[in-house]
Amino acid sequence: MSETKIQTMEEFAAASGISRPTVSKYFNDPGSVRDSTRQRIEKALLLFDFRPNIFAINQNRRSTKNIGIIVPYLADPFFAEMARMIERQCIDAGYWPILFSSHGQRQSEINALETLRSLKPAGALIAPLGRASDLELIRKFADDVPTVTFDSNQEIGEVFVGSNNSQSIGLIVEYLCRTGEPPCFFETAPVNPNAIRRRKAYVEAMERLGQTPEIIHAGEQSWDFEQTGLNEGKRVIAERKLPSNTVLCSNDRIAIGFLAAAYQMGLRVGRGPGCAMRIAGHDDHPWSRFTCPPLTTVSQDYSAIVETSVEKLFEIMNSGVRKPKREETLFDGKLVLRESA
Amino acid sequence: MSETKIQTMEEFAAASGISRPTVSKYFNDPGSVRDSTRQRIEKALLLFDFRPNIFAINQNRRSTKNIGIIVPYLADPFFAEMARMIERQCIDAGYWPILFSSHGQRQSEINALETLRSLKPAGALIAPLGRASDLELIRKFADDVPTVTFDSNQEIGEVFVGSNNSQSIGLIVEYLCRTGEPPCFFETAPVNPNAIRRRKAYVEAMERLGQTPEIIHAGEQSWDFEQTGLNEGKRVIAERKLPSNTVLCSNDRIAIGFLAAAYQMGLRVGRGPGCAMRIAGHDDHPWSRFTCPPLTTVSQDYSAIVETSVEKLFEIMNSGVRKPKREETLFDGKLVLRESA
DNA sequence: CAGAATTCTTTACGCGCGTAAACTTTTACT
DNA sequence: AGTAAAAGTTTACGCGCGTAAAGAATTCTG
Repeated sequence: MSETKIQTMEEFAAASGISRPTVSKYFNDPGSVRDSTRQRIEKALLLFDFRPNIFAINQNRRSTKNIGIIVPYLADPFFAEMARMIERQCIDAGYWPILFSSHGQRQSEINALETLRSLKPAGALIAPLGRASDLELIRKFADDVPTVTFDSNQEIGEVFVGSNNSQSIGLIVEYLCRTGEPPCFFETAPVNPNAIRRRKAYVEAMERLGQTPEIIHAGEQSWDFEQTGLNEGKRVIAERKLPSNTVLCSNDRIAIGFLAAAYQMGLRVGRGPGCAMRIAGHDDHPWSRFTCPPLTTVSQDYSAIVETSVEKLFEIMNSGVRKPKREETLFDGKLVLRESA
Repeated sequence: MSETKIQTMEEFAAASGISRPTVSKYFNDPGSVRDSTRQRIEKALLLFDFRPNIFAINQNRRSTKNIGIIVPYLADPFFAEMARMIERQCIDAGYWPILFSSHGQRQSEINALETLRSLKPAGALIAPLGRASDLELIRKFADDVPTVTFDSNQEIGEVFVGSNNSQSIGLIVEYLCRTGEPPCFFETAPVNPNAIRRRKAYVEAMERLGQTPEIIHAGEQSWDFEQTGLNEGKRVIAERKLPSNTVLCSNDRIAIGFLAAAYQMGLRVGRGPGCAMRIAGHDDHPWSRFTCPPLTTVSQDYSAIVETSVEKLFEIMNSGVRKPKREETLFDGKLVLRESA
């Protein structure tokens, strides 16, 4: 490994015996040069481990290889995990993923969008905050940059990929009704359309089954779901406001808070004898297998959502044309039976 | 808001009636121009909302305003939260934070370092993976780029900021001994120096108190702490290998797994009568208040660690000289009493 | 083997901005 | 008011690369 200080493509081209434009071509797409020249370049690459200046590249390329990823709340392992999978897939496809978190805050999302814009990305994958989003801003962004939205369906951009909340909620409502008292639905102030769709799906499923839907709406709009679930859960239990001994929570993080509330109020949760109540969630959150008792829930198909999102994005990016009609892809959830319900 | 398409600084300078070099000066440091000119520029900024091309800026600046952040595992809310705080502080100081996660994997950390390097950052804040790290690579990186390491002390770079494990473990060991059976120490294969230091601190604290240290070492090296805590916890409990009814876990995530294990094995956890065992953790992890029962633990001073890390980094960056001696700043933990111990 | 098709080399320009130097204008202060 | 210091303007260059055009070299046809 020679330690010659190759700094520019000019120098590298000279050292490898290939002209600079050809070397440039190689870095843009190694397959675009003849086999023999590619081998010569790669041999030189081993000797000097040169990397083109990323800023100069992006300044001159018509379109960068940057792909922006914006998730609403990175401290939620659900999104962290999705972000990780998206990153990997982008890298594998030769792109340069850049990750932003909105930290649950409107202003952070706006900042992320602006920063991302200045990176002149080739495309973007955005999971909007939801209620707190500046929808017009995101829409304008999506007008200029090929964009796929996921997780939270906000009628933005050409493509949305997410979960079939209607199906998945239907699944668990049916299960809960079949195996015990029909569930009531516990939600915090809905931060995004998923929450609203799930409530709607709950009502429809209950009515389909000839049951009376009961909704407990509690807490303020916040991404601190566990805390809200805990506080409001304790309150509801203390005030004996629970219309059913079975509680379906709008998502797993709320359910985790509710489980803690039940525990702290001395209620045993589970479906066995001696249990005072059942609690179920939605998402199959990474933590849900470690709760006490482990949480019964419906899984979201993370990897399918991610894979499809990225594929669709590449489609838009490569086609160059706008889709005439907005496209939605929804994946079904699967029942995950654990002990809490 | 005129929608004139101002694209370059040249155009913007013309529109604002200021020369381009002065405008450039303004964007580098708004305080470096006269008040009156700054106001004229900012007035124009409102009209045209122009932003300098980030690639052109970084290509020409001697040193960029980029600051790299590498955390070992972003799906851990502990790191997600730290990353968020670091980002904020960098932005407030006029820098451009770029976040990477090593995803618990050696290769991801290496990739992050290489990518970061090509971004020619002004500085970097790195929480190394630990055992899995390519230490030589990080060291070489730190030789070239002003670097502060945090969380995991690997003898890298000029400055480390982290927790005083010796003090914090001492604190909880003393508490546990004072209020019940002396604790045994439960750990998974140590992924980083913190784990090792904590074990050592446990042994020292126990000996100081005249007790016999008992260490349960279980599981493989992995960042999937909860799962390991659960699996190994169940095994240890089933095999009756617990030397004490009080278990101090190496960190909260392991403790969360162990709590689940105890629950699934039918052991009631807590310090009250009727409880079979006590479980304590370390870190005051965001989730630890939602476990059943809520987890007794020692807090790490997140925000102090973050603030100091960033401050020290700015010091190094601005001083321009290497510190003659490696500097370590450690923060004390505080006892967080909840119900699990 | 000739001719066509590819691929490479040479040459040149420009991206948008940082930065330096020389000069001019504005401000601060005696 | 006069003068020095500070801040602005003008001019010019270069960063490292993408990219285009024209010509030379190579490889692919039949």
